Amino acid sequence: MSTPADVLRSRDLRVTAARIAVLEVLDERGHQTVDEITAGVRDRIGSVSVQAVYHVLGALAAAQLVRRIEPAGSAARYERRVGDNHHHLVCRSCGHVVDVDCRSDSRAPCLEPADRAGFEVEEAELVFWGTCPACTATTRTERSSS
Amino acid sequence: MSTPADVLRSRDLRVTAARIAVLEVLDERGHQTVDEITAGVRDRIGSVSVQAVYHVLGALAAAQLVRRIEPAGSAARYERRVGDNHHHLVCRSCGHVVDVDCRSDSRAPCLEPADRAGFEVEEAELVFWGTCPACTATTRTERSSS
DNA sequence: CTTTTTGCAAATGATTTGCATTAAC
DNA sequence: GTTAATGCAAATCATTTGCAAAAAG
Repeated sequence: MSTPADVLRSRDLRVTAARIAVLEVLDERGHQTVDEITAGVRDRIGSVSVQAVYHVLGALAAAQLVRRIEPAGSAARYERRVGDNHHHLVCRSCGHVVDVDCRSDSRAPCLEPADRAGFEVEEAELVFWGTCPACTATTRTERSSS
Repeated sequence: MSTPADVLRSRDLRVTAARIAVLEVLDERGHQTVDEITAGVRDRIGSVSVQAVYHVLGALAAAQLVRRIEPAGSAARYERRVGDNHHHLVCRSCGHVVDVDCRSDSRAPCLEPADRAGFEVEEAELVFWGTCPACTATTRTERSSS
């Protein structure tokens, strides 16, 4: 298997404690915000500046090792799963994100624009907006107790 | 047909010069940023504060009269086409957005998550990322002249 | 005349940048 | 030893908010 250090070397990126820690944190859990990642990195290597985490994430994203997802409105989140065209369910209320695979097992028929208008299309991103179970429960409770 | 004023009245929104102007600007062209909309409104009614435009757009969006789209990274854009499940091609280089309809004429088969993970799904948003014709041309020119 | 909208200014919050220090190669 | 990564502080940018003045119903 490939350790975070191996992964970094394979992309000609310098191996630093911060980078290893960020990769480990994202291996453990996906869809994390910069603050969450920073907290996780601090648990591992003692301390990092938030700016360093931004730098690391920028470098890893440029090397295609992580993917940045930006649920409109809320802060950006990062994940390791990359290039496997999975999609996301995003909660409008709390920003919680979960992975979801496309229903069509083979090539998704509509992940191909009807008219590409001259664009060179690189990627299709599909986001399902809704309310997560926890927020649905909270809303119900509030309604019934009012 | 329904004028912007009629549209506002039909939603019990007060009819103001700023709101009419914003609707007109967005009828003329879609996918505009707040700055672009502000410029268009100023052309019509002389002057508005940017904050007023934010307020207006917020009110119109709450009334479902406009839709806010947020191509990750760049500033939000607004459009009038709403609830017709069309999608967007977004240029990674210049942020240019164009509308695109889904290839499937009927209900799009994959605009339905394989596993909704308990979410109450309200909306599916599909974004195609790529490079627009203009930016493709620029890149080619730069390459050949270097 | 009452309520909502507008304008102004200041606040916020995520992200970026410049520069000196430190660590990786 | 060179080059690139980190830490710190300050800057930036889109967006939001509080409050008084103006306009809509």
